[in-house]
Amino acid sequence: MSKQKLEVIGQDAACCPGLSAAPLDEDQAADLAKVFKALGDPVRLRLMSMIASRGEGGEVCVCELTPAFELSQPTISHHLKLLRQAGLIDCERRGTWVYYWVLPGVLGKLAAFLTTQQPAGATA
Amino acid sequence: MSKQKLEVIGQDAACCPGLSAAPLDEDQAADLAKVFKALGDPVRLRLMSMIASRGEGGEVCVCELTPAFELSQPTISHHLKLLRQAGLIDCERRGTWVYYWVLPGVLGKLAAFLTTQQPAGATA
DNA sequence: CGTCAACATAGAGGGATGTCGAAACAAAAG
DNA sequence: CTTTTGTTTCGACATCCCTCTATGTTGACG
Repeated sequence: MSKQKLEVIGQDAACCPGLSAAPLDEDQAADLAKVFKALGDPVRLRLMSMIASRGEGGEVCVCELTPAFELSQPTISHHLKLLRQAGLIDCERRGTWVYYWVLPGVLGKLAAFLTTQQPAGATA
Repeated sequence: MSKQKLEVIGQDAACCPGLSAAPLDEDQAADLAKVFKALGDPVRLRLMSMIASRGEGGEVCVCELTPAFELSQPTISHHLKLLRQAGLIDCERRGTWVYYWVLPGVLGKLAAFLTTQQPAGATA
């Protein structure tokens, strides 16, 4: 059920040097931009929030997500697919329903990327 | 020099309840999505990184940013404008040159938004 | 005032993205 | 097997976005 994903955030410890640590090279920027781009849509951000609100190990059925929006079901499915391809969430089918959850540690690693400072004393 | 900005992140303490705290409503999601969308481009992410690497209070001249990309000068200016409208950076003209810096606390608040957990014991 | 350099803005073109309806797929139920 | 329900995929279309060239604005310097 989880086919093509990005493994930008979930590599070792802090993925990249950190946004403020040193200028990103093109490849790092391209990979990270995909994650931020996935969060750069109001619908996807609300979907992420609804799923993440379940806490660690929590799951949400698509049938609970869809009625929260005034959008067609294929559209919601499309946004969930993008979030999954960005490496933010994963899903599993159990019987008739499909459940989504936030990949553990992803949000923390993203936050760490944003806040990691430069090695101190490197104003250039 | 700083006209139209978003004040999503820089409100009080943690702007919104937090991504995992409770499902975002439409307005919150729309505002936050603009910030993530601004970071959802490789060029803008590199620009942010180059500026943020200067540390707290650090500045970068546009004349240093432009030659780092194989893009036209108006394109870089356009991306800087989007980052400024997202409330991530600000700029000031001094003589012939224009200097950009990261608005203080923005990255930390964004990170806090990503990691803030729900009130505990709220699996629904 | 005239000129030059740094940067911003305006407008256009081509590709990416969000949305939909229709159809395909999967699993359960009758 | 047929039907029903939940979900994804497909194809199309409108819109947005990244990039460019051309032009405007601002300040420094003779």
